[in-house]
Amino acid sequence: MVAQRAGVSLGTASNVLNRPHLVSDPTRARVLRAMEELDYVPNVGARQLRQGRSHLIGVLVLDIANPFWGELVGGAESVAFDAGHVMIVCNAGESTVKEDFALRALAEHRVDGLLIAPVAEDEDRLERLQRAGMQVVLLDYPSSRPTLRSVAVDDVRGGQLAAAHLLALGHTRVAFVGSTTIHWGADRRRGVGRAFEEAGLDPAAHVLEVPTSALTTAEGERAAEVIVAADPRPTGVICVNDVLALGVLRGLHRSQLRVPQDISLLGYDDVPFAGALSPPLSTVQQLPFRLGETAARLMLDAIGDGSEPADRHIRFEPELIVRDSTAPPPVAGLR
Amino acid sequence: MVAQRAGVSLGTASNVLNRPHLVSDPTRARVLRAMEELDYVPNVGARQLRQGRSHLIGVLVLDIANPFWGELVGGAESVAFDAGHVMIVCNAGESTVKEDFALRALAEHRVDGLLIAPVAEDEDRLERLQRAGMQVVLLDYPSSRPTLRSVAVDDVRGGQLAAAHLLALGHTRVAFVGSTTIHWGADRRRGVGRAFEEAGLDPAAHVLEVPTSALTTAEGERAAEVIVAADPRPTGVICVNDVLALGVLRGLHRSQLRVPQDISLLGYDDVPFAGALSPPLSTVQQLPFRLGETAARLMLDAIGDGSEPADRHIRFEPELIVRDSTAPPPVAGLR
DNA sequence: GAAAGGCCTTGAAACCTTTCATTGAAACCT
DNA sequence: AGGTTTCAATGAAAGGTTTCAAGGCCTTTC
Repeated sequence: MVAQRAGVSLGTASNVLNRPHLVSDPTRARVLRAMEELDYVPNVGARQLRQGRSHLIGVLVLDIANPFWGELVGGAESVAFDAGHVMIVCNAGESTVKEDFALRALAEHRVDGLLIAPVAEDEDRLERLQRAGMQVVLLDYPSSRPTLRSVAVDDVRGGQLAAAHLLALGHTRVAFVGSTTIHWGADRRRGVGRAFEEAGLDPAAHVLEVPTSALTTAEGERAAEVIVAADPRPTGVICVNDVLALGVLRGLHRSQLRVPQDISLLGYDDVPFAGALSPPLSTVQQLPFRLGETAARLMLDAIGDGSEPADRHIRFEPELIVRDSTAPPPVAGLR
Repeated sequence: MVAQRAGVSLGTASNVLNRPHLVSDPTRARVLRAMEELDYVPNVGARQLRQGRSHLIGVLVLDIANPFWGELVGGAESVAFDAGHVMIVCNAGESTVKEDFALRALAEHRVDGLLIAPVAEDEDRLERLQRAGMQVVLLDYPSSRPTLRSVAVDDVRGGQLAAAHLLALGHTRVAFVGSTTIHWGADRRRGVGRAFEEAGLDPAAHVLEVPTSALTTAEGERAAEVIVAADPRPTGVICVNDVLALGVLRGLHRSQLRVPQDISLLGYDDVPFAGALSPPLSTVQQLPFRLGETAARLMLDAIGDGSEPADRHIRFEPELIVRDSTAPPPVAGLR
């Protein structure tokens, strides 16, 4: 360390920063002044090497450019930063190989904790990582392993709320837009099915699955074409997230279909713009910012004192937000 | 390094990773197998200590939860990740003290490069950081210092485009919503003024400034109240970004004002949802994803070979996107 | 058959911290 | 006055990696 320009041993200089009470006032002042003069900036890498803490938190999400994940990351960032940690952000982009690369990179950086929205759902691997010293919190993934932690919203419930809403309005033929390869897609799909069963309808006959290859507006527009061309055409559409719903909405507009008069549309997430679409989008609320905050806190508790939270698996209840994009189906006779 | 379990010196083990050609095939295989068995993960901190590269890129933006910055960060992430770097993301949140903290944290982590949207516009400090070894690229900030690099969109031009559009429609009294304490706010404001001057109108008399304390929908709604109450009431509104415009739109709806029949509204950014608002929002396009990619590339070139780009300051031209939220002002006699 | 040259491998130094046992000096106690 | 405690400061070790000069052995060359 260059701060021996203060004429003091390097051990003392270190103490000035880490245990100030161990060093006398005059020396401390001298060292601080020297640091000032030399523009000294501690090297976190070296510190990590010695004491094993990197003060880094890894975040691995599907797509930071997606508002849902953006907000979630924002919530986590605010909590982590206040606690003196900074965040490394990686995108998995729904690809397991990117996820793999990113996980490796984060491990190499010896992050203290990992906030991950898993693509490949390899909980064993995550447990291994945790044993290797990085605390893992699963995002939006309802694990139940006692060793891991998680923060999620009950997606089955959310799907059920959405479908029940359409059923209550009188819809009996509904399209489900989105990938079900990711767990929460599958859960929401399952919730939809459950609602149909509870209404005494066979999901296989009444729900049209429209798979998408990505969660983008472009894919949503493509899905709209499929829906418009379907025979019989569904009277309601449930999208696995709002971005997709936005694309579907555009596609439906392009096909001259009016929402909700001709067809009802439900999103999922309640991103900030949902309430101001044309028409305002009915959707299922998730509050990602709060999810991020909660996850970060769970993680920091684990890193900090290793204290045990009341519950390692926090589950939020989704809430149906009814706006103007859903209405009773058109009366058949009038078409 | 624990990989001497392969019965080889640690220097050799290191060579396996960094200069594989220097080590014989059988030894290499043996070492690789040992790494496999021991679940070896290189420690980037230690490497950084030795060779001075952290393979970290710091990103400091206003608010990662804002779609504009989210996309920008997404673009940068994709480029950086492919080049083997990972990103540390911090929010400055329009606060210079947070920015200060974050800059310090990033310096402590010895990031190789810094992508920053400056709040406190202390270019001297950034130059100092760059001399200390971290390449700096300014985001959305049109610096002209030859030592720094920057990627920006011409904001004066953007403001001018927006105002000229409203003027051409016949509006002569316009509100400008947003903070002008940040440079790009001021630039857009200046562009608006310039357009009025070119039309032979005194900006001071024809532009109503509605300052906001943050770039949120809530502040936008508040601004809408101010506009509605103004006398004479402006017939057109230019917002400094789309999020704010979204808030204004909600506020105007709440006050029973129709857009664009009663009042025209222009946003700025063209975030993904802008085209699907009610009504579709006319706005000025910025393409943040491309901005992020470009910035990351500029930075990686600087880090990598230190090669000199054709131009250290890249300036994109904004583009006016006319949708349905702007129309001629209402005819006075009809009110 | 010895010297020279190539190819692999080794060992040590350096990077910057933190930690901890040790020392020195001063103050306190009996 | 001698011994003990306290407070400050020191010096060395350790942590995981890269780099580099030096060494060992084998092959080639004359």
